Amino acid sequence: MSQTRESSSDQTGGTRDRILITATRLFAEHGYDHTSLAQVGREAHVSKALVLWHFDSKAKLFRAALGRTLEPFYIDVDDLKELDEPTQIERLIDLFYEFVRENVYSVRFMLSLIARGDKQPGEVIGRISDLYGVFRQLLRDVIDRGRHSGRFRPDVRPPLDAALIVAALDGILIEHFLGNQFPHDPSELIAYLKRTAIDRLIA
Amino acid sequence: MSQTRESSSDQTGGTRDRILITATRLFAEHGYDHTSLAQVGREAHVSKALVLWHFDSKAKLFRAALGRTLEPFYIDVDDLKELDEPTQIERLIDLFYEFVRENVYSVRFMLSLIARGDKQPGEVIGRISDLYGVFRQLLRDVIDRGRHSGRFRPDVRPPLDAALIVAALDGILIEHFLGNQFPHDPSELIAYLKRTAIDRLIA
DNA sequence: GTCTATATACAGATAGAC
DNA sequence: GTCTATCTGTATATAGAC
Repeated sequence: MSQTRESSSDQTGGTRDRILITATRLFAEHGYDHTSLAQVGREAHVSKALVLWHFDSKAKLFRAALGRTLEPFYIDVDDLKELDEPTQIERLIDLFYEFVRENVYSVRFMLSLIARGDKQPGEVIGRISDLYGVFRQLLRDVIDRGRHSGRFRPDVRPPLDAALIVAALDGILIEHFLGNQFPHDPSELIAYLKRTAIDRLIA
Repeated sequence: MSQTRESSSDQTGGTRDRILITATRLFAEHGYDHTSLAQVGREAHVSKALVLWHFDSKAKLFRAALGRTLEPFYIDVDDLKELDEPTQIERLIDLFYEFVRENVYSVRFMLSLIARGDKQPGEVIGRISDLYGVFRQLLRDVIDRGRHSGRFRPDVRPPLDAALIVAALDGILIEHFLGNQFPHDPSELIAYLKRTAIDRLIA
């Protein structure tokens, strides 16, 4: 069990937080397997015993780190309501990519979790999957509204179009990680995705 | 140095090949870190010492296994020449997904390598990146020919359209790995991708 | 070529002093 | 809360008999 902390948001003062921040970075940079408790301790300037005293086990430390990682992925839906549907689509695409750009390490981390459909932290995949589900549903709703308002073509298939846009975003992300020696920077591809997606949807 | 074998193609007779086949499967299923030499030896019915005798080190065993893994990704270009451009696009998309379906474990493996932009087997990323480069170039050439032949719209951007199709394919692959509780099986999305891509390209 | 036995290193985790 | 010292398991790799 060990101790509980009521601090929902992290004050960066304490040793525990320093450990957590260090661990988050290391997990993101090197993955679960290649991050040792000794390394976390060393870079947080504590002993590895103290790391375990605070977090009980490596697995729990990992889950705590993941909490910090997933937290900032929050989409302000109300912010969208004012815009017309095509602009909402563009905005959602931008939000996705902003999140990726600002959380490169964490996203890389998530990707590595997805890649090996591993055993132990299976709940993690679920949370990421949920995140994607929410985002895809948001897109789908926008497309659906656009179809009913007549701004989009009547033969669009909201679930499929939404899924395809999300897939393209994911793919752009991968190519980015592949060290893209391919001649386009991601933002150019993103712009092109927006253009083609909306061209296709619009009436 | 140890010994060399002149067998370019693997005869499945020898112990060495049995080890290599077993290792390939295990690396693909569980990744590099979670595959021990003991496990390879056990499942190949030899001692782990023999595994090392044949392959010198785990790293070299891994490289040998990767060779086997990447080998089947070969696209018969001549096969395409007879078809018109839209059909060539569809064929290339199908080829990509066929490869994925028939090499799920290997693809998962590659994805995990991409995810952590790791240090040691850095040459591996390069090979995967090359593979993608070839595929993207193939798509790009087809689109380019379609534009010049007038079958495709004059304002298509071959490099960008090709990159976007590849990205979408990658993304579909990821969603598939995410355990897609989303209501579409990949083949439906693939079909939709083909339809929308060609709709966009065609004059 | 193939084995058993062993060397060596390092991981996660615990005990207990302070 | 934080440390040092240690336990225990398992990994890669080597030595040497057959």
